[in-house]
Amino acid sequence: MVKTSYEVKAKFIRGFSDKTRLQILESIKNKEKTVSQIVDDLNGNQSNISQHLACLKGCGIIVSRQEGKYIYYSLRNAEIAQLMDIMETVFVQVEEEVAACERNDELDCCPKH
Amino acid sequence: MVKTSYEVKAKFIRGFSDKTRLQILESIKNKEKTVSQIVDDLNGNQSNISQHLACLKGCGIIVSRQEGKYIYYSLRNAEIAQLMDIMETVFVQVEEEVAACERNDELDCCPKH
DNA sequence: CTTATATATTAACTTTCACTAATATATCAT
DNA sequence: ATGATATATTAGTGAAAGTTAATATATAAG
Repeated sequence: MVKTSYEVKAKFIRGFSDKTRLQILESIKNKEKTVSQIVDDLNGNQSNISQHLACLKGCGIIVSRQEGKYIYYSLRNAEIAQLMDIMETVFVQVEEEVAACERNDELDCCPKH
Repeated sequence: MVKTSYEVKAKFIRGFSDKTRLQILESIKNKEKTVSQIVDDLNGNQSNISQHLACLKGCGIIVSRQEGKYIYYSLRNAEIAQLMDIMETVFVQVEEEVAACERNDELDCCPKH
């Protein structure tokens, strides 16, 4: 079965849509790290982190390289870091807009959900 | 229970991580549309589209306004459109990189997943 | 060669999500 | 008021995704 472009793109973005994966990405954003360093950073569990790393790698967001018994993970390229920055900026902006709306009953921008 | 910032951010991004929602966003990117216009555009079903619209609205990605019996949906602001553009750019770039890797066994950038 | 360490994988379980069908609500036209 | 149209909501179902615990694999160190 052939995947539509939208499906593949959705899968790529889904890589960014989990709190643990966001933390992993933040953790390796500026410097490659080994799995155990990441596990320590996030105070997470090894199996769980490994699986999220596999997910991120499968989405094309991160890459890995082996050095002896260690495996270093890093962002695939600089554009991923840029995308993360922009996501953050837009997200914060939306948060502020929504918060502002909560004091204004006339606007319809704060659905329960 | 208090949500961490990462959880909220993950939820925001999850808005973009579904093929139907990506299509909806593309459909209203340049011009607000009513639900039925979107349903026609995507050849989708009304209930399904309505639910995805509620999701996008709940994520803060789109807003709505009512005009008679019609409800128009549009992107929350211009920055969302920008973010969409950048996601697309980075996605295409990753796709190309990964495709290129498939011809190079030495690189570890094409996990099955 | 044996043990320890680093990482990946598997299996079981639970939760979340997307889809459909049916029904409800609201507005418009007659 | 009645019927038609536009949209939302609810309930049910199946599939996907996240978590944990246990196990497997690979490399390094003694």
